[in-house]
Amino acid sequence: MGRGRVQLKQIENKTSRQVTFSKRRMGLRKKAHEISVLCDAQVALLVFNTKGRLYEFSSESSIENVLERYERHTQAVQLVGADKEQPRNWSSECFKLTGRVEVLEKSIRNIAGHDLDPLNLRELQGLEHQLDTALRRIRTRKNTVMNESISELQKKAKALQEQNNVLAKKIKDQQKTMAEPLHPPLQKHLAKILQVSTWALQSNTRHKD
Amino acid sequence: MGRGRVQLKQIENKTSRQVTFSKRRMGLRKKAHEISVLCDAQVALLVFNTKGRLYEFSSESSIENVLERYERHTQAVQLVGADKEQPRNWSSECFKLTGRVEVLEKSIRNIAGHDLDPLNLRELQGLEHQLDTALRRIRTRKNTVMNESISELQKKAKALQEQNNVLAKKIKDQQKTMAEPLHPPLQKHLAKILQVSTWALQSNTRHKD
DNA sequence: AACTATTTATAAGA
DNA sequence: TTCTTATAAATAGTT
Repeated sequence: MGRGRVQLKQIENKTSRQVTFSKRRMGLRKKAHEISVLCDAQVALLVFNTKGRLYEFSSESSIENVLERYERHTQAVQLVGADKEQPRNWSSECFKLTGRVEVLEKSIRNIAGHDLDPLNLRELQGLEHQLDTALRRIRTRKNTVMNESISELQKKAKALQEQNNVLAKKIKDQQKTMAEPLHPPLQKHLAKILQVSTWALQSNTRHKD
Repeated sequence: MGRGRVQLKQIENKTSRQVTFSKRRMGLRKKAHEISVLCDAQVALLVFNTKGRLYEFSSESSIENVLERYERHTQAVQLVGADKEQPRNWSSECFKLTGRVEVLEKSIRNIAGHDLDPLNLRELQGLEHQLDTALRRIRTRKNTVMNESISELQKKAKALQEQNNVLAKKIKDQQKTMAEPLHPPLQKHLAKILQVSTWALQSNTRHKD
């Protein structure tokens, strides 16, 4: 925006860098103010120059208000990353990436059926068709999963049933063994135990009612 | 910077406010990035829209770095030229961002009904429900748009019909004027033209069938 | 989303 | 620095 096109890299000449900084800082500040008024947005802008001097702007009475809101808003996930000896174009890479993230988030919101107002009829129909197809795919997959799950459960049930049969047979065999006559004194003793436990059971049942 | 001068006050129309917000947010972000590169400045920009959605930009690996610096700056007097560079771990920021992009892209693919194999039944049902809701929203919005479009077309058609009536009336008046006797040689000439064009029209019609 | 007529920002010069 | 001015860039309204 001036007499010549400008390369996006640090301005070598110290003086003109200083001048540009001052001018652009004012421009940035003005634009921040404008968007806050025009679009009812809350804005905070922090700028440190090379020497560490701070220039700030806030649409609110205090910039702290906005920063506090940011703290509340952010649920930042801290990831560990250590390397910092990478080339300088990380910066532009990040710039691109944050842009991409924004675009993707917008798509997701659209696909979720939000923020549809800016879309025209053609776009809406495209979205509808896309979702319709997706829904059919998902339902197909869901049915597959459910059928798999059902047949697996049936198999399990069958296995358990077989196991049950085996166990039942074992119990029967044991009972047959126990049905053989006992040594008389032991027989007497067991009869006594049976009598006592029966009495206790009846007593308990009455108590419960 | 546009078709008309703009008053510095909240834009009334909701849609155009949203559009302007989006455009200017991008502009602001770009300028913030530019000043940081051109003038070697550290910038943090926070923007909340009316609904409380956050858009942020930072020249640094993390906006937190700038905010922390701000905290330090407000707490203590800065020594002139004292602090050298902060740990600029751009790459960790890129790492985070690429991770986020991956997650978002995966979500989008899932929502589009692809790569569903790793999802379990519960997740599939959640997805189904989400898409079902979204589809209903989109269809509602589509109907609204279509209805708007229809009524607008009806209005247009009505206006055109009225215009037609006016034109038809004009033609009638002209014909009345032309019905007055012409100069005989001109009359003869026109009759010839009429004959030729009628023949051409019939020929053309036959050709089309 | 693209376009374009304008306004606005600003680079360079004074 | 500040003012001016030519020009690049942003963007409001439109399609």
